[in-house]
Amino acid sequence: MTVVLPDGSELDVPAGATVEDVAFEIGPGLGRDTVAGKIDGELVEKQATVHDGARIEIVTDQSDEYLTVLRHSAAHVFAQALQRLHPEATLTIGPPTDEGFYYDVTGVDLDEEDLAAIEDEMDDIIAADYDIEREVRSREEAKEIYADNEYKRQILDDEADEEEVTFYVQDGWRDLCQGPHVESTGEIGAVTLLNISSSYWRGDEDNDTLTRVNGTAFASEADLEDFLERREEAKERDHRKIGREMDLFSIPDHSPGAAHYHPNGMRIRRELEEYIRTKNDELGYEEVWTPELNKAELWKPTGHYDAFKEQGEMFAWEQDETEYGLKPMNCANHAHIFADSQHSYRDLPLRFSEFGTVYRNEQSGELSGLLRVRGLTQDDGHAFVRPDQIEEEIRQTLSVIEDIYSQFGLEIIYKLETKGDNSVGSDEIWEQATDALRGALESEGLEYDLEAGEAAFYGPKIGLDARDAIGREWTIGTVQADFNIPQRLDLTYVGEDNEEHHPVMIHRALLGSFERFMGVMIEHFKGNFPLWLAPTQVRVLPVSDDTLGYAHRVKNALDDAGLRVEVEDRDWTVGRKIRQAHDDRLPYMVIVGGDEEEVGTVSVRDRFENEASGVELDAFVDHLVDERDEKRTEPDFVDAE
RNA sequence: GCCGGAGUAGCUCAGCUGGCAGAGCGAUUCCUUCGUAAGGAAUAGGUCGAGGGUUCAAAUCCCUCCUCCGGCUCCA
Repeated sequence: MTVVLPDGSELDVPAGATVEDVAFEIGPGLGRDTVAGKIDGELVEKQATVHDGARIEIVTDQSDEYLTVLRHSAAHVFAQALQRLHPEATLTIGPPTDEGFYYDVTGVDLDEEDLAAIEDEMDDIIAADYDIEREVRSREEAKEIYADNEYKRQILDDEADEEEVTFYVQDGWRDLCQGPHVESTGEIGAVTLLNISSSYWRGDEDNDTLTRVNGTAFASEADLEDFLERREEAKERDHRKIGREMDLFSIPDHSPGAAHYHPNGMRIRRELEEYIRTKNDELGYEEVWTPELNKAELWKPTGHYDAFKEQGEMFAWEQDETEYGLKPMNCANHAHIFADSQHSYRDLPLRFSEFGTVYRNEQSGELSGLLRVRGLTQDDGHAFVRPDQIEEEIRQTLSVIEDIYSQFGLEIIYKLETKGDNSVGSDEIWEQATDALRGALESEGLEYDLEAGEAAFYGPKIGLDARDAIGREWTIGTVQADFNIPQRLDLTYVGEDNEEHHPVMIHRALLGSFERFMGVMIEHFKGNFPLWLAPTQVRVLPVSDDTLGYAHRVKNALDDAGLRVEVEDRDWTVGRKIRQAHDDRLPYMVIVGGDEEEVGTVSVRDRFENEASGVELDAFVDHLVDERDEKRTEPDFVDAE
């Protein structure tokens, strides 16, 4: 039979050949170095047999995947160390992850002090350099081994069609495992345990609660140190830290999950709002406003009541014998505006936008700075379209969102999320809606991840995710196709055929919410906002109080151009004023002293420490206006000089 | 909501084997009027997250709650 190698070439191998056999066919050196392999992209142990036509990659200690293999072995070392110290611990699963590994265990209470002892034990196991050996046993034998471990038995039951299963054994300790692993524990150069948390068996909160220990491992101590250093550096990007330093926002203890925008933060938000207004205008949206407070009955026919209230995610209460609630989404109100008048097919698409403030009772453990809050304002919008307009509407929206994100230089992960368990509407409708989203993604040439079962309750969703400083993904923009709510509310337009038809609702948010987007922006720019977004764009620093008057005249000239400018009038040395302006992340500072006042010029310094002296004020103002209006990302006046 | 960690001055943090609440930065006042990343001095500033308990005595030990951080689940 034939297998395909990464370079596209084909290799004939005997039937029943393993990955390792393939490696030896390629060359004896490679054969000896083989740690594991990939069959059709999936990481497998080197003993795995290949099938005809398989795409084969050989994993050695030089491969990117080697770290994954190493970390899987580190998870085993952790589990062995844990059971040496706590024989009562029951093991469940312990896979490698992108950043390291975890092991979910139960039957043992752990806190951080235990971790240090376990790490010491792990170091001993690594130092002993035990061989890691593969062991094949029958499924029945395995079930006997795990007579008192229901979790491992469940895993074995999932493999019901397999006669034999594999264990990996080191120093007489064994774990049910498909591999692959490194040859011996000594190959793990450096390991550390990072935290303890709880998790759910098979990720389902209805199942048992387990204890998860997260850790990571590297081939060398130096690599681990780099990793820990990068983590420390990421903290410097944290929007909560920068938000405090720049006085952008606060989330006081009395308002969990509800951000208070300070003047500096509100300056940024206003710029974002105005930017989105122009985009909504371009897309043909009419701005509306709808109330936060409504009777709960508003959300019963749409399905929101069931989806949010029943999950405890909606703020609702009884008042004067009537149930009221705060809106968790804007769709129902927008649908009401649509329903309030008659529409002809000629009127469609009809588009409403709103900076709609919604409230959701997110679980307390989920709140995270501006990235996950309970009160948020979405740059929401709903387009009511005819079936023949769906795909074009989605494509056009996606195209604008792409423009916006590239404006900011944001890297985006596209996701297509499909029908989940608690959805409303028929499968046919969902398929139609999902096809429309997929078609738009593909016609825009966008790569996306398919996330099955993750959609909104009323329709499938394209999610646009950004990463935060520590690598977590957060959905910002979204485009959703909804055939359900228009039917449920009996929204209609009169067609060319003089019959009533249901429109389709396209739900979309370009930035997502101002809260989350601001959080992402702060971390993306590390607080060094482009001129157009910077809370203060220019600070004028008089060399001494003697030039305070001239400093104010310079400020007035910048004010007149609509720039956000302030004068540093504190009784400080110039060096101190410059230091402070850098700490405050000012894009530009202007330094004026007797020399400048005499000839009517200024000295300019930007956040990169670039300097220009003898600058004509008009030229500087003209440049700033252009830089702002073109939304350029970095200050470039001094470069341009 | 669950597991682990944390909450002391505006900020960052020390003190926590129980015995008079501390530092640096910032703020205020005074001196200094300064040319490209911190001038000097003095002063003010705290219900030690909240409530309860143990004790002669609690920031420190115990309990309950609140909030935050990391992870799980969930999501814009």
